[in-house]
Amino acid sequence: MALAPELLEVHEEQARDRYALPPLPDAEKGVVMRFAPNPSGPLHLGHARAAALNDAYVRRYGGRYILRIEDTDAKRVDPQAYDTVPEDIAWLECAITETVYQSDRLALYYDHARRLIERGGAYLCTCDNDRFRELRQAKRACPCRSADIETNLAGFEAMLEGAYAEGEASLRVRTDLEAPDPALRDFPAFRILTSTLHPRVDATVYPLMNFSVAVDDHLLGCTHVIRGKDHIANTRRQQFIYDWFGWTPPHFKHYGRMGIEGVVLSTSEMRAGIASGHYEGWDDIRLGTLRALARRGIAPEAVRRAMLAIGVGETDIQFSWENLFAENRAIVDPVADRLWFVPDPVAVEVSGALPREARPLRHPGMPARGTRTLAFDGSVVVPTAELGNDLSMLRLKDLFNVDVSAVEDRFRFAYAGDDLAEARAAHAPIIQWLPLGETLPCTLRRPEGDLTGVCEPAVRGAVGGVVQFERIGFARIDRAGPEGVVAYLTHR
RNA sequence: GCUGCUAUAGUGUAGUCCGGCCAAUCAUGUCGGCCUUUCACGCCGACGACUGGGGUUCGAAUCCCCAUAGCAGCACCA
Repeated sequence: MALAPELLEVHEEQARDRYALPPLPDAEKGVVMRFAPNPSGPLHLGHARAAALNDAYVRRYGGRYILRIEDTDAKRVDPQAYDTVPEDIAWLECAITETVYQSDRLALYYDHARRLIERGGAYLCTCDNDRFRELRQAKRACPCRSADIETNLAGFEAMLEGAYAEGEASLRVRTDLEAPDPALRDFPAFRILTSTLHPRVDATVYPLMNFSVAVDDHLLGCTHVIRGKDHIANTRRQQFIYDWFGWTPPHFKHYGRMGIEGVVLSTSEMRAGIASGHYEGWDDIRLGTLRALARRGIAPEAVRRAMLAIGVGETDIQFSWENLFAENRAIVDPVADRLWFVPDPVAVEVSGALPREARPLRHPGMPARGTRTLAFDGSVVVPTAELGNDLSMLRLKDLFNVDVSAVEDRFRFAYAGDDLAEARAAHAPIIQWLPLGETLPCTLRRPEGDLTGVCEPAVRGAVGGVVQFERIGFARIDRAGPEGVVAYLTHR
């Protein structure tokens, strides 16, 4: 035990290098953080960054991790997302301690609106939108701004009771008309929405994001907020609300924008692509949703590690699949059984060899995991792409060497000994193969297109798991039915 | 346009606050080699960056100014 601390420290140091995040201020006694998605569809890699970063800090400092469903805009609520979002967050293995729905809290927001009005921090505005915009641009107050508290209180109640139609009135926060950023000047806190019904509540007046977020972050006791920098203007707006109420705001951190090569991260674009049939669904492997990653066989841990490696930098970044794949490969390589898949197979007769069994290892690094048995009895299938006119010898992996000859366009193999060294000396490719009679039809689906072929029967036992198709890449076995196997390429 | 933020290799990232120990870290990638009955894993090596220009200083990736580029916001969305 006397020697251990040093070693531990070294290990910790090394581990910290790539995944460690900068320390948070005032966090030593624990933190309360939240992940607050809009329930508009399944979660994607962009959400995963926010979810994983907050999760990592809560794990590090201890405390509470709130999943807050921000469903105050009925137009942007997809009822299915009430299920998919928690499912996705559970898949990501984030340590959520409680879940709240903003649509459950409307009374709370109304109550705080009244209190804000009483403090002179908000007023009911019935100005035309364009008109208000002009005034705001000119740093001038709109006529509604000068109404007294009683009038505003009454106006807000009237708004709640349905005296105004959608768009006719809003409650605005009194900020600073001289604010250099026009976005900060008297922004709206509540609006009326009657054209779209909310799937969970019967209401016509809804808080806007800046109001509900500030109230909730305070009421729920959030100590630190980590979100994308698209919220930086919102943070400034929310500061006005904290000031009006005399609340201490949480610590904010805004990370940079993240793009992902070759993928749309916009929920609405994905939805449109699915509707048009371009994508098969939310788990189409060309998508950046967590469901798509799961279907491909990416481990949640890999996603979290990749996000931690990126960190909380404010620089805009282009996320690369290579980095995610590398994280995943490290996780999956030690556990994935090695199995054979022969793409675009061609049957070849082998002359001069007696029937025998090949017993390839399930994992070359762990012989204890055992072998599978493939019974050679005269003919094999091999990948067509391996055969060529200039090829004279190859080795059927874990079986024996063969001489290759071609008559017309038909290839023939002739037994050429068992000696592995000979094959190496001849630079013979060592390839996967299958007995002609022991194959299962198999489709390997890839973002760039499907690969069809056959795989060994043992693949049936790996449904739902990730295997490595030797010399092809890692793949998740999606299903195995009478019609054959469907697998998804995870990555090479 | 206005308001603000950011700028390190193909990608991500450390270093920037408190200038010298940075001829710049780590990972990934690519290439080469070794190992290996996989083109996986592992090991070794190579490649590859401080956006540009000024300034301050004995000394700048680090501080200042300008330029350029990118991004965000300027919604009764989140």
